Amino acid sequence: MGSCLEKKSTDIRREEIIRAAFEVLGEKGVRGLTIAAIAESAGMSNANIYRHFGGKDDVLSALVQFIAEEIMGKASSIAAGSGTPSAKLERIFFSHMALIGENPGIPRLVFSEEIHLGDRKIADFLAVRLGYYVETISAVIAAGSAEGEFLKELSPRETALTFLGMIQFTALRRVMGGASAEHVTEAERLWANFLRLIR
Amino acid sequence: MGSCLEKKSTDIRREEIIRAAFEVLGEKGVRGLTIAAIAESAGMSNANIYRHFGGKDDVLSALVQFIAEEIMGKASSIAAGSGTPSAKLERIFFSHMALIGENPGIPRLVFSEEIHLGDRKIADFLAVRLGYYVETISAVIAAGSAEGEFLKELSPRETALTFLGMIQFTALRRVMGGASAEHVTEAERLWANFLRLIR
DNA sequence: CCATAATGTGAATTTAAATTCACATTACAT
DNA sequence: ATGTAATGTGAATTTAAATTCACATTATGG
Repeated sequence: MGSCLEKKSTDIRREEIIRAAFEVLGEKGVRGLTIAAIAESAGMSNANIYRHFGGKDDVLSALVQFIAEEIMGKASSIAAGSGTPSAKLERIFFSHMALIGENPGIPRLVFSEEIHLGDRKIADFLAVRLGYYVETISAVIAAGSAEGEFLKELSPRETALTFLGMIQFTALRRVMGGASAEHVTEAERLWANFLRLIR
Repeated sequence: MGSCLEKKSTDIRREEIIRAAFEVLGEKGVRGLTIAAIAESAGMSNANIYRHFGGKDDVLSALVQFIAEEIMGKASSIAAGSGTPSAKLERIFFSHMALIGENPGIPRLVFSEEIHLGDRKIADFLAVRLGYYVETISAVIAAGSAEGEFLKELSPRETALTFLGMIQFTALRRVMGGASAEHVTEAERLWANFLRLIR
């Protein structure tokens, strides 16, 4: 028997597999992100994954690129768009927080040993992307400082790292089950406090 | 053959095994923290681990307690000691940063799925401990605020979360290989900036 | 139409890690 | 002294996951 699934081009299958992997990541975390789980979520056989990807590393690589494009790209577009620096920073903050609220698997993957200790290329790609992200936020903060919206004395880079740390730490506490308050409420409080700190 | 290793009491062996596990964690991360690696580092057979622990979860549990006692306890003792709130916060910051610099495996373990998705008891224990940690730092910040050393308007809890996020994010970037600057220099810059923000 | 390359599958195979087992040694209580 | 419970080991066994394989189906260019 070899006929349960419609045949589709590898382009389409790759896309489906990545989306399925993304699903699994959200539901079962990095640890549950197995070939079998991805195949099940995509509604196909294990072996078929290997028709369209070289192996698990290859799937992981594509997943990471997908996340980087779909997600990290959003901050860049907000930063490049119109609005005051503080409005931009606020939008970046809440969109990132919302993302984490919906899919804590993303930061888990980004900061997992699966990535760092796995394929070097993937780790490097992510490190570079994260570097861009930090720079993007630094630039927004520097602009706010220059326009007098934020404190003149703050150093953009370190403030950006603090900003991202705040988001990251929330994500991690959330996954740990140690975040008692509502995720959204927590985000609002953190933002209000951060805004007070920087201006 | 059953005679390569001196016999010792289980109390001593448990201690040795935990220290060995701690070593492995530092060198190979959570992923490399296998029974075989621990046994090798402790200079004993795999099977002997099972003489002194119920299984890997049991080892992990003891390791987490060890870390919580040895490490997280330090912040508490600094907080409880003498000095101004800002001096205390500074000491906590740099001791935590130094710790991470020497053993990035610690935050890796604390925030790993190995812990969160493994034995529920371990995850809960850690969540509770982390909660205490947040409270300890909140209290120092609140004291600083009250004494006029820090801004009156900042909310202690959210500022504490931001403080810890800054540390955590540094640790994660470091493990990713994306932290370009020297670890110590980075810590000093972050601290200088944070201090500017809160007062 | 039809050859064939691409797509798809269930059933091995491989690999790595946790765990158990059967047996060897030794501390130590009596 | 001695027997027995605790400690120690190498060699299975188990388990779970990635990967490969032999064979089935089907789209498609000619």
